[in-house]
Amino acid sequence: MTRVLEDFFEQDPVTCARRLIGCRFNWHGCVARIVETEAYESAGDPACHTWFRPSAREFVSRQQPGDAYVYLNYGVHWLFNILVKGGEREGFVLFRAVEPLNGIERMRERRPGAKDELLGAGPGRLTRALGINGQSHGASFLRAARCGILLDSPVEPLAGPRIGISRARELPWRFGHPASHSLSHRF
DNA sequence: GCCAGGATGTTA
DNA sequence: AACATCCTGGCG
Repeated sequence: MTRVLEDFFEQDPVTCARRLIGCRFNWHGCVARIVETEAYESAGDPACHTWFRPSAREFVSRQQPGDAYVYLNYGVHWLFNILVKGGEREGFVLFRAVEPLNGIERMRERRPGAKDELLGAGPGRLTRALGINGQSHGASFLRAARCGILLDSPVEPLAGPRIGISRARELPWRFGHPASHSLSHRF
């Protein structure tokens, strides 16, 4: 088990999104298995924020690979992405679902009433469970003492169309762990 | 299944 | 000012 460092996110977004399935995500001591991701590309992908938000294009050009891109969706839910840049293609990986491994008590406290299987079963649910919010936007967290990603054995993921978007629905850039019971939607 | 809630970046 | 949005929980 090796720690994922910045150069991991110099691969293209689809490669990163696939490879992160099954890996462990450590966020301030809470550890969770990544079971669902999506890839977004800054060039030619109408679903990516860079398509219609100058601030997102600015983020891609100014920030470093591996930096957190966190934004508020529908005025309610924080969504956690990681910047991918430096390779053939640039963009983001959206974290869509995780399964708790360590610190499940803290996640339960942050999501009162939620069943354990659903604690991190969605992009808004996982940020709530882990306590991620806009304060982490732009943060470089990969080398932090109590944060980071551990590269576990590769998993052959499920793949399908992305969720909740209105454009570029045909691209199969959503990936899921085949054995997980905490996916946000069926594949 | 449907729908409100709610903040933000962006355009008109 | 008004619009669309990488969602969720509650109620039917």
